[in-house]
Parts: sequence; C-alpha cells; structure tokens
Amino acid sequence: MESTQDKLLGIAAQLFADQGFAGVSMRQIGRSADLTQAAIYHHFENKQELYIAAVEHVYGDNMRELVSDLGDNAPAEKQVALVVNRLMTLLDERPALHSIYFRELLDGESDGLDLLSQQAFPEVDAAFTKLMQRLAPHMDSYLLMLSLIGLVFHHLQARKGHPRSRDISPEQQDINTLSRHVTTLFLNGALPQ
Amino acid sequence: MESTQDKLLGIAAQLFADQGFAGVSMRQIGRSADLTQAAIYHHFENKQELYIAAVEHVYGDNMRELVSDLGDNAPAEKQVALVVNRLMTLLDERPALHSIYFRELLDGESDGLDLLSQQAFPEVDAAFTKLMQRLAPHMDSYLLMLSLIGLVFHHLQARKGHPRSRDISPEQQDINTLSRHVTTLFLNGALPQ
DNA sequence: AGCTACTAAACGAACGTTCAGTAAGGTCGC
DNA sequence: GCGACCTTACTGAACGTTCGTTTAGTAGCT
Repeated sequence: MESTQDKLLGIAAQLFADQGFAGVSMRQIGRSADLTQAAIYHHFENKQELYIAAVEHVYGDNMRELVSDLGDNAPAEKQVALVVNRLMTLLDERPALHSIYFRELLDGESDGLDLLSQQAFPEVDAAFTKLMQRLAPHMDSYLLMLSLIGLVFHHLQARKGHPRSRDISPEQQDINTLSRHVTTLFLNGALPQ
Repeated sequence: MESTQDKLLGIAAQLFADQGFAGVSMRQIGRSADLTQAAIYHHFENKQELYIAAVEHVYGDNMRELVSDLGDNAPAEKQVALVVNRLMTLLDERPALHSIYFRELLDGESDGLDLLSQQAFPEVDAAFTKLMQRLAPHMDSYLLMLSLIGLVFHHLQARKGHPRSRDISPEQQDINTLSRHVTTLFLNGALPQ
C-alpha cells in the first residue's frame, strides 16, 4: 500500500504542476488526498517544504535513468536520436516533470531551480554536455544543450496548450513524429555542413 | 502624461509576468501604482479583466511590427536571420512579453492563450508559416515554426533563470551570440542537406 | 449641479498555520 | 493476558492575515 506521505507527494506535485505554487492551497491538497489540511502538517513542516519534497519526488530517478546508459561507444548521432525519443516519451507520460521545469524557469527567484538542477540535473547536465561535445566539437556545447532542451520542451508544451483556432492533424501531435522532427532538425543543424 | 489607466496596465503586466495571475494581488498592483486597491476598480471591472487588458497592452503592436516588412522579395534565409535577431532583441527589452507567453502556455485552461493568439499572433503566425514554407518546402511548416519559437524563447528564458551553479561566460549571455547560434542551427537544420 | 478619479473602510471568503484532543496500535512490566 | 503508557496519524476548530470586491463619501474640475 502506498503511504499517506507518498500519496500527498504525488497529489501535490500534480497540483503544483497544473496551477503553480501560489495557485494551490493546502485545503485543496488535503481535499484531493481525502484528508483535512491539518493532517498535511503532520507530514510536512509547511507548504514550501511540501513543494520541495514534491518536486524531488517526481524527478526522483526518472532523469538519471534517462542518461544512465549513454556511453562513448555508440555514435553520438544515434544517441541523440535515442535520448530525444526517450525524453519526449517520458515527459509525455509524466506531464508534471515538464510543467515544473517551466515553472521553475519562470520563477527564478525561488531556490527551486537550483534544487532542480542539483536534484535532477547534475548527471543529465554532464551527460548531455559530453554528448554535445562528441557530436559537434566545433560548436558551443552549452548552447547546443539549451537548444535541444528548448526544442523538446516547447514542442511538448505547444502540443498541450496551443490554440484551438489552429487545426492540427493527429500526425502533428504524435510523439514519434515530433521526436523525429526534433532529431532531424537538431542533427542537421549541429553537424558540420 | 501617461494616463492612470495606462500606468496600471504597464505595472500589472510586469507583475503578472513576474509572479503569475494567482501570485499578484490587487493591493500589490495598487501599491506599485501609488493608488489604493479600490481605485483599480474604477478603471477595470475585476482582476481577470485587468489581466486580459494588461496582456493586450503589452502585446499591442509589438508583434505585428515584427513581421510587417517580411515580403517575398528577400531570400528566406536572410529573413529568418533578421526576424530571429529582432525577436530576441524585442523579448530581451520587454521580458513581460516573453514570460506571459510561457505562463499562457502553462495555464492552458484559461482563455488567455486564445486571446494571445488572436491578439498578438494571427499576423505573426501567418507570416512565420509562410516564411517557413519558402525556406523549406519539404518540411512541415507548423512544426518548423514551433521549433524556431522554442529555440528563441528557451534560450532567452534560460539566460535569465539558469542555475548559478554553472558558470556562464558573458559571451554565452550576449543576445547577438544567442541569435547567431539559433539562426545557424535552425537554418542548417531546416535547409535540405 | 454633475462628472471623474479617487480614498477609507468594510464585507465575507479563503489563506497558511497552530493547537488541543482522540482513536488505533505497539510496547512495557507484571 | 492485561492495564499503563507512549507514539503515530489524524480531526475539528480556531488563529490572525490577506484576498477580491463593494460601498459611501469627497475633492477638484467643467
């Protein structure tokens, strides 16, 4: 059985991802977990601490797994294709991961992003930077990494949020289509002409 | 002299961009404008309406200007370079434009994004799509447009928000460096090999 | 006199947080 | 095997504060 604490973490993460820190109340979290708001304070010091714990909870090992088997043996291009597809699939399955990244980017003041980058990104960051260096030694690997992340995240976010006014074919919404598009664009763009 | 109403719009836009809709109170907006919160209700129906008016206010003509002189005469590649540089400079000067875009992407529930896309984007959308078609007729122009916007916005957002832990050279922060990077990557990626 | 642009004060509701109390379950000596 | 005792996981009610919004009143201009 899932513990009450884990249940709270999961529910809180979902709510924070959807509505932001200020947009969620302790009462709302309690209600979603079939508890009174006071019960939350039995498990967590305060709202801020619950938020931080929730972010840690959703990021957990997901991100580390992503890059765990990225060695030097396979060609860099193949690995980019693999990692893009994996990342997009993961973010598609767990939208919270992805909304929280955006929210932390936006609310730079909080120490949330520092937390995020220590909790979730040190390995990912290192592995990505290395991969970029192998792929395109003639380019700035930090900027390349930012480009790749920007492409992946924006396509996924746009898929969820973009205007109903535009009609978008199911094909343009498909994860595999998107990940192929991103991979092609990025590889062609990064490799020497 | 700037009218009280315009002053309120500017201040509200800034605050909403920085802290999100739920994160800003009417009292805070009033205080920033040297008014009581009640005075705001003389100019706007309620908080929601103020928000919408503020978004309209910051987007205004900025976006239309962006693409106003994008004709068929100049080569598409040159125009991409131009428009990327312009867009990045504009978003750098008016960070609110850019934070609000992200927040609307995140809070897809509200009708804010529809508003945004009707208010700010119909011309931009059309002009961009056309430009993409001229540049790379063999690719999906909608996905290409999303890619370009994702690159531009993510680089700018990362510049403001990324972890202090990483040390980033002033060069990597420079708008012209960033816009050159984005342009190069995108054009190489989109053009037929 | 009437309109515009505001202020001061208050409304009820919701906020994060605290606190006293309690029901259930384990642990102890006996 | 049993009462005494402690801990864990919670509830119900309340704390003071802040929220969005309303209302009555007023100073200054036309």
